[in-house]
Amino acid sequence: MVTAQAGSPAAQDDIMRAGTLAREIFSDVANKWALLIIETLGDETRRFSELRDALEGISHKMLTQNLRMMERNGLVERTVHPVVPPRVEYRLTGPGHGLRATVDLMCEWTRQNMDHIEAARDEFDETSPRRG
Amino acid sequence: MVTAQAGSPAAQDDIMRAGTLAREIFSDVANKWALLIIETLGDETRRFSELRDALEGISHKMLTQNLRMMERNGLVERTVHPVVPPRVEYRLTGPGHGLRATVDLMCEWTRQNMDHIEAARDEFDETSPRRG
DNA sequence: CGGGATCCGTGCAGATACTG
DNA sequence: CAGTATCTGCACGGATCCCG
Repeated sequence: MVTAQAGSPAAQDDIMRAGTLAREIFSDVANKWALLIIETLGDETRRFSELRDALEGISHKMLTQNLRMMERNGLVERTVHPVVPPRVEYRLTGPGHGLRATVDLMCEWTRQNMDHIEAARDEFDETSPRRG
Repeated sequence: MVTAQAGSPAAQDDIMRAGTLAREIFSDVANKWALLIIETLGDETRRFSELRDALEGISHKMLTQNLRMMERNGLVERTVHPVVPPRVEYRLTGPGHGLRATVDLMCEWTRQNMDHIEAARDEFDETSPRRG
C-alpha cells in the first residue's frame, strides 16, 4: 500500500514512521499465515502438498494465496518441475531467511513467556468479570 | 485456539511444535493491531485517546478489544485514574517490552529489505501475468 | 473520557468444481 | 498434484447509542 500511486513525494518520509511501516509489514508482508509458512519452510525445500500437510489447518486456497504473496514480496522462491504429475517446490530466499530469524525470536519470546501469559490470563479471567 | 478443551494431556507436547506455538502467537498474542499498539506504546504511558489518535486508522472498538486482550495476556498494564473525566492509561509490562524488542527487529528487517521487497514486487508484477 | 453492547455491512476464508 | 475461479458464509470490523 505504501507504493501505490499516492502521488505525494513527501509521503516517503512518513514511511519511516513506525506506524506506517508496521502497517505495511503486518498487513502484507508478515501476516499470520505468512509467518506460519516461514516457520514451516525453515531451511528446507518443500512441496505444495507438504506445506499443506504440515500446516494442516490451512485451506489450499489460503496456502496458494499466501505463497503467491510471499513470492511477490521476494520471501519465497517457487520452482516448477515440468513433470507429468506437477511438482512445485518452495523455499525461503535470503531475505526470507532474514525474516525467519525475527520470527524465530518472536517464537522464542513466546516460549519463554508462555507461563507468564497463562498466569496473566488466569488472573485476568477472575479479575475482569468481577472487578475485585 | 490451542487452549479450548482439547482434553488430550499429550497435546502439551504438541505445543512445542512450531506450528501450534506460532498459531497461538499470531492469532492471539501478536496479531496485527497488537503489534501496532506495542510499537505505538513504546516506552511511554499513554491514554486511550492518545493511542487512538496515534493509530488513527483504528476504531475505538478495535482499540478497546485489543487493549483488553493484551492486558489479559499480560502485555500491557491498565491504570484507571478515578477522576471525574475518566483517565485510563496504558503501558507495556516487562514481557510486553520483550515482545516489543522482537517486533522492533522485524521492523528493522523490513526497513533493510524494503528495496528488495519492492524490487521483487516489481519483477513479479510483470513476470506473473505474462509468464515470460 | 473510556468502554460496553448492539446492529449491520464488508471482505476474508472455506468448499466445490474445473483446468493442465 | 498444483492452481484458478466462483459462490457462499460467517466472523471481523465499523458506526451508533448509552452508561460510568
